[in-house]
Amino acid sequence: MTAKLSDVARIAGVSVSTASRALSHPEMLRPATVKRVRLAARALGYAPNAAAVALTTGRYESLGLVLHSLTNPLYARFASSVQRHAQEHGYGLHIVDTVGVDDREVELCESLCRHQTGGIVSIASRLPEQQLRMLRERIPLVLVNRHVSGIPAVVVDVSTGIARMIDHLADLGHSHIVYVSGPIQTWSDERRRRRVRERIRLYDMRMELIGPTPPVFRSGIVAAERALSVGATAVLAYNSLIALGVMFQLAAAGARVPEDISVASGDDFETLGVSGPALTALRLPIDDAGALSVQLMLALLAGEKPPSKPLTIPVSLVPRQSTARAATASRVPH
Amino acid sequence: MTAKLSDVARIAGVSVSTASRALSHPEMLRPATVKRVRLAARALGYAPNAAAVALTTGRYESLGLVLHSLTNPLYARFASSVQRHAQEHGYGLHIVDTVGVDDREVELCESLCRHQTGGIVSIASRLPEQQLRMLRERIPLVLVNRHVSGIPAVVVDVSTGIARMIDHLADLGHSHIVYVSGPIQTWSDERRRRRVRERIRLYDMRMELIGPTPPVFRSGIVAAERALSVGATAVLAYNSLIALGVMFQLAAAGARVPEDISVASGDDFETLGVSGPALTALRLPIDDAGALSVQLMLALLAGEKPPSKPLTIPVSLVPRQSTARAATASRVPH
DNA sequence: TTGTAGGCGTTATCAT
DNA sequence: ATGATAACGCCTACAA
Repeated sequence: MTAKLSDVARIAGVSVSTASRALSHPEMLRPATVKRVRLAARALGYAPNAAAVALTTGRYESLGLVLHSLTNPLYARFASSVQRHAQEHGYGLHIVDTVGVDDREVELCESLCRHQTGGIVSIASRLPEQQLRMLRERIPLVLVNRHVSGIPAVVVDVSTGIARMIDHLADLGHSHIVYVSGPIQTWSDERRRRRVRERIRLYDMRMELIGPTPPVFRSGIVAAERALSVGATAVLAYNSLIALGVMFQLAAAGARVPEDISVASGDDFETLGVSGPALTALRLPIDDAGALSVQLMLALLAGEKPPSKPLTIPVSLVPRQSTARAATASRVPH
Repeated sequence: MTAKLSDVARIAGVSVSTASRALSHPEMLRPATVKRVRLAARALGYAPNAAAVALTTGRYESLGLVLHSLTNPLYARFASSVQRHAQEHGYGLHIVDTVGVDDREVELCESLCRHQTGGIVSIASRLPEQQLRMLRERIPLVLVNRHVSGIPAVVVDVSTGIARMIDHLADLGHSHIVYVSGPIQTWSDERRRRRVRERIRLYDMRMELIGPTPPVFRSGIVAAERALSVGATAVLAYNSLIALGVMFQLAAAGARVPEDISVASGDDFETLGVSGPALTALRLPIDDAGALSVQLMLALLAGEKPPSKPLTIPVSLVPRQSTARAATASRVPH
């Protein structure tokens, strides 16, 4: 068995309470005592029993993260970031993958609650507001890319980024684009679409909407074919994987990027810019989002009042070589 | 606050012990009593306090998963699978992302140990055997894609798959290939390389080794350029993302697949086969690997003797259109 | 079949 | 500054 506090106390020749204090409130003790206890602890390889700590303090040293699928690179990155930052603050992370099934989401949150979890971070939740509010009653909750008034939230402002992207395309004279929307009907997806439509109208562009689609290479292939067949001059893809699929299919069909058609991506993950067809893309500071979510959660746990407005993380447009002035006539290569 | 067992007992008009038994050992009680307790529990929304349970039983209802990076699609998928299967058995999952830093791996395992974790599943660990053995002393451990004698393990037999892949290429008359090895120096990576070299020698092929490389699109681009410049007739890529990069760059350079050059992938994740450049690939039953790991871990926790041999999961070769008979002369398109 | 009581490892409230 | 002791919520001999 592993050493317990009483062992440490015995070795150090003090009582358990002193040992406990030496480890968590050293300032209350004489330095010499603290040192003795620490030494003993190290010697025995003592590590506090998390269950016991949780039981007495009522505080858990771990957070829960709920997401739709680790298969989506965006969520995977977010998870990785949250994990790292939680770790840095001494928290473990319980990850839960709903596999895109909303019903599971409820039940899994429940399960997280009754497990050893101090709070839940939920990204792109599709649960109805009511349900989220109820959850919030029972456990500290931070929403990411979803906003429900009264619940602390972090939002990566992709929709503004997308708007910028359309401005960018408009500036370049594009008037007919294909937009590949992404995987699922989430709050942020809705928001994005609305923004896109609004922007399209503003510039009096024509748009073909493709989606919802899984965020995979293949969706890009389909989108490229569509773009070529309808003669669009630009394709705007939800994520890198789709954008790469678009690029691929365009190359295969003999269309040149950006001379014949422009391509842009809604995220910048697969090292798009590094080589070859450097892709114009949105840079999403996912790592910041993770850090901020954790920070917000820790503040909640510390009893602080959360900001009433969602914390917004700006997204920047990185123009590269895949977008250029629209060809005068939209031409379909043969 | 949430209801506790004593509340349930009071409402049901029984003692705590009876309540406890009603919930965990119903067969010991009169059915009527069980029913009364269950009713009370439901009414109060009772859920056992995990910390208390862990403290008394010494058993934790959660597992730990250690991996290098959730950014790698393979690990992300594995994590997702383990999560799901653990969940199904009532276990939560603590995921830890070492970000590829081995030192963190040690320290993170430590942290998992002292956290609320019943056992650790570790995929592609790069820790020295000695360290893994020590870890195994302290906590139930299942290794995935790594084998250390005496520690239960699950191995996805990619190296045999790769060997098959080379057989396949040899059958098609290829004698000069580029092999993109993958991200990091892991046990399974070593194993794969050895297998590749052995096979290459067997067929008296020529091989250009590229790697280690990050498993991203860009690595594929580099590999394709290399293949074209050295006049190889086939490229074998560690994973789909790399393979897609290869396909892309080949298309951009005007090389036809498979007429001019063949391409194959070591995994089958980005829905390669569905469309366009249907890629010859290895099918890795990652979900099975996750299921098996969890199963093995549960067996360990139940005190069963683990099999001394690693459980091997076979990998199958899915031939599609990206591989074909080698061009008689390796030709460099201009 | 059911109730009583002790203990799991830690923290925190009292005294001293 | 330090030591005894009572929780925390649950499980499980042991008794009845």
